[in-house]
Amino acid sequence: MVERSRPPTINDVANQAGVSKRTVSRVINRSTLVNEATRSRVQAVIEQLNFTPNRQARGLAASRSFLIGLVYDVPTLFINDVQKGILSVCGDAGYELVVHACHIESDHLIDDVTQFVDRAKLDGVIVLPPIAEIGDLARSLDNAGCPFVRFTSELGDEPWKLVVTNHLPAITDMTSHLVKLGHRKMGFISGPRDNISSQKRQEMFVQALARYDLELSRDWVVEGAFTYQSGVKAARKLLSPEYRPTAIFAANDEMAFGVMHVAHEMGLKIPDDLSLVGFDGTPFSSFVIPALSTIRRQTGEMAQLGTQKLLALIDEGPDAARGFETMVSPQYVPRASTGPAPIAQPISF
Amino acid sequence: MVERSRPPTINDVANQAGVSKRTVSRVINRSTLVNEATRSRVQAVIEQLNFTPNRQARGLAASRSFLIGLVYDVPTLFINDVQKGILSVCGDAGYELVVHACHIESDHLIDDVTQFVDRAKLDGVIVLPPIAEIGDLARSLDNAGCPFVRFTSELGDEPWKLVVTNHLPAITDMTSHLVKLGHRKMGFISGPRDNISSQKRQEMFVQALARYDLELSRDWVVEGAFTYQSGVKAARKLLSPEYRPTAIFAANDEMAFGVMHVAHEMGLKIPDDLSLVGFDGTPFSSFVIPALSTIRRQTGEMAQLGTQKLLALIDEGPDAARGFETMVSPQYVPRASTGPAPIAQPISF
DNA sequence: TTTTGCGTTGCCACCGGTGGCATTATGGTC
DNA sequence: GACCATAATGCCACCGGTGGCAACGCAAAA
Repeated sequence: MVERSRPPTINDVANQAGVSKRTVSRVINRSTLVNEATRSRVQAVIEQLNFTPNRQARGLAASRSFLIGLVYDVPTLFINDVQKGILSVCGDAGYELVVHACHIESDHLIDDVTQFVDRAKLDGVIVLPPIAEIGDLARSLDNAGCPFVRFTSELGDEPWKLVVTNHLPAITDMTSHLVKLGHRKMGFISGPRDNISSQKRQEMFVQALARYDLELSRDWVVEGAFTYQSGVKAARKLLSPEYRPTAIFAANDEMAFGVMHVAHEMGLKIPDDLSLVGFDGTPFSSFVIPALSTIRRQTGEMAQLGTQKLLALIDEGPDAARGFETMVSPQYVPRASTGPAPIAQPISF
Repeated sequence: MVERSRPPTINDVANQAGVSKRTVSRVINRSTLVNEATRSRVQAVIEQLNFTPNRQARGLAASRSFLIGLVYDVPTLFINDVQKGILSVCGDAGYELVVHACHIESDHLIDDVTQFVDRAKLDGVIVLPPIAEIGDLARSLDNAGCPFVRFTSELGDEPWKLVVTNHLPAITDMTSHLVKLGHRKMGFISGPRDNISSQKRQEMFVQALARYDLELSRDWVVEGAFTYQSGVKAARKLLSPEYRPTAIFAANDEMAFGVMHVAHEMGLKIPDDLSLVGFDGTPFSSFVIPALSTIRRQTGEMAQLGTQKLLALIDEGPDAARGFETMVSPQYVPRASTGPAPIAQPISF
């Protein structure tokens, strides 16, 4: 048989199968209005010709693109895991993933995103933190009638569709672990003040400590910026010799690495003199010496869940969103950086 | 003025401007066959209506999608930087980026990629290593008439379009540095045997050593797999106490981290007892203690260059490819993990 | 004046599907 | 047998652009 250079169209299939293109279209779209015999005949021709519907034509006619978008800000490994999770779901469903990086500080962020959706004619979008936490963006997308899913740790009062990370269990586990190791004086290095994920982590930490009648002293909460350097800076503040915590919880791994650096500089041994916990479960956290205790997010699962929900939104319309929200819970991974609290503490207050 | 809910079409513009849609189409596509007066009138209407051409319709009619693809295998930070670079170029040009992860060991890799191109109706593809090094894939894409660009370190004899990483200068710098520090006995931890980038790094290392009449002893070349664990394994082989190199060059940072782990275990101080160099310039390389000397790839530039070339291929046809090849050179970044060779060596041979 | 040529513009078919509706086939009911 | 509901299929316009070609206006050439 002669392979033609142009890919087969719905007309080729229709002719070959002796039906109209409309019927072929129905087969493609799994319409129930097709006789089983016809369907299988058409299906056979489709496979024989190796026909795939032209997504542009389809999109044009049906106002769909079979494209979903991913909007993110900071390029981290987190994005990679998310992408992987999304792709695993949307590949099966015949969707492709279009990515878009933007800057959260940008004044035109919302325009930027809505234009992206518009120009690419996306069927739906997934928005990652911290952009996901911008309420106005969610509202804009909603007004534009664009299906979307946000990944965040904030369960706001808005009726938006989101996948929520529930920090409490993992942070509770972590806190219990530290308390059982004898720690009473703990510090926290946060992310940027307005970062909701960071706020949540702190809040949950406070809650967890409260179960043991412990408090998170204001003096031991230092603001960071999720970067290594900010971790270094925060650690210098936190680790003043005369008055310091015996354990530090950093709102992400990278800042924890900064703490390790400072501890090393100051001759503090981890975990002997200082216990340390990060957040994210980056691959590197298991490479450092000592290996960093951390809280690992279920990024892949989260991405898959979110994508499934998005596809449901697209297919079944906004009703599929009613009251929908999905929870994922990260996991505490204790490693070598957490150990018994030092017996002799610098100064007891 | 009343905002209509459906976005404006070329017809709206044509009516409002009092010209035919064909003329509007010409304006959109920057055809030279339009009178300047007409052009500006149409342009004004376009802006007034905030009209953007429907990419699906455009694609359908002109057999273009304004979509380019990115095909990769391992999700690493490298991908993030690449994506960022690509996006910065193709955003301006009105292209969107569709990503596709696949598995290099897969039997259907080639089908997988060509189907991706086909289904998404991509205008072009960028292929990253190690997949980029599969000659058959390049041939398939070429046969299918799909514009593409590969990122690789191999300048093969095939006439394919690629962006080449020239490892020589950076590796020469690195080698000179080590030699000047007094190192004579150096080890190399490679990537997987069939990985061309790794082969190139080794080859260049050998060449650089040859300038100083030094050789890379077979005994001190160990195969790794670009993973932390494989770095650990390789280091154990390489660091046998009685007979070991004074410096190790690992084909990527992650394996170098493995070496650090083993050195620490064995009580070897870096850089006092052992100098260490990685490759990639991952962010973590500057976080570890001591900071890892490494070779930083110009990932962003590479991605931008490659994208520009791809767009040229798409616009100007395959002729733009004639003899085209683009070089980028990574850079050696000396840091704390490289120091003077130890004076007293275990055993001199 | 007619012809020629070029710059500019418009008409219409077409890209490859889908939606709405008409049409035909089928089977059950009275 | 006539009637009707329902299942199955086909026809044709249409989605929003682009390509090919004809047509038009106008100036230079004949």
